[in-house]
Amino acid sequence: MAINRNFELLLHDNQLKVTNPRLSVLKLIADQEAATSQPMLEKVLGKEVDRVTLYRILKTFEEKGILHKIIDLNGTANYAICSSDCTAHNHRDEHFHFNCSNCHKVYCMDDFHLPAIAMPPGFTAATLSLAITGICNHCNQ
Amino acid sequence: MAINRNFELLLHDNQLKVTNPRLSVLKLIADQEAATSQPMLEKVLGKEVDRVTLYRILKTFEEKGILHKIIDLNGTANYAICSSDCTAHNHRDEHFHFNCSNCHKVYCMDDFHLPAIAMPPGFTAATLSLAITGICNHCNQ
DNA sequence: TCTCAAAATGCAATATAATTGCATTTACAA
DNA sequence: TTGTAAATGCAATTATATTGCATTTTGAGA
Repeated sequence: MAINRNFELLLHDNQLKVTNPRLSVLKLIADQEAATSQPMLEKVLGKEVDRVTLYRILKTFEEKGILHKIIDLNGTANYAICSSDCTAHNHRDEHFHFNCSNCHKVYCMDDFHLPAIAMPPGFTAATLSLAITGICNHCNQ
Repeated sequence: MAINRNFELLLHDNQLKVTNPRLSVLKLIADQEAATSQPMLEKVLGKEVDRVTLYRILKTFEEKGILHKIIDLNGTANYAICSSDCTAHNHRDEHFHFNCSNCHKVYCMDDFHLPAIAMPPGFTAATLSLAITGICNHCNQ
């Protein structure tokens, strides 16, 4: 399967071994239009991947810059595939996230960039994260 | 004490009874320059206020629009006194929050307002929340 | 293809955090 | 002063996250 090959390459590139649990996690997250919540991952993968393994996979993926962890406004962790310019040492996360208050999905709005914000004196900004709540395009129609 | 009188009025105005645990929570949060994290509240109030009571107080305060709950980028809940134009039915929260990556404090930047953001088609925004990580003015010097 | 060490997994146990139920206490209106 | 609804605090439960370790698996090298 072509898409699996890509995941294998992705794992290889990050010095990670190719295992079924890891492929399952990547496949599931990549299939979603929105970021996938940790509870959802647990629920869907519950049968085939151990809870603890899932925690560890998400942790290493995040450390390697493969996945992107987004804490939504309820404090729930959500994961999305990092855009290609993310690496372990340089997370690009200046775009914003949209939390649908109806279906609770988290959308990464990669294409929309944030305007510059003036900081108060003494404060230096490193990363920006804009979360917007509202109704998504599916729930709106 | 003048400041306690204000808290009593605040509670009265919201049809809440004046109790020691509630006053302790309000006092502690009002004393902080930054928003106060739930773990910190637990730690400081642990002796005088039961854990469960603290949960319930924070919940009702948030529902009444007295406190403002901010989930930081680690998923930890932080609480700040709402500005006066917050009510139970109309939370004003268009300002942004600054997470210091050194001392982990969360600052509410009430005075800085967000520029308008254009939404993709089909998405309707209800609330905005901009979180910025960086170094705060205290840790910078 | 086979071998083997390092890596990854899965289970059990533990730790931490949040929620629920209920009996007791307290605030405050009448 | 009294009665009642609200609030508290304890115990028990549930949910969530972490740690330790034995077993399995991957994949580089023989």
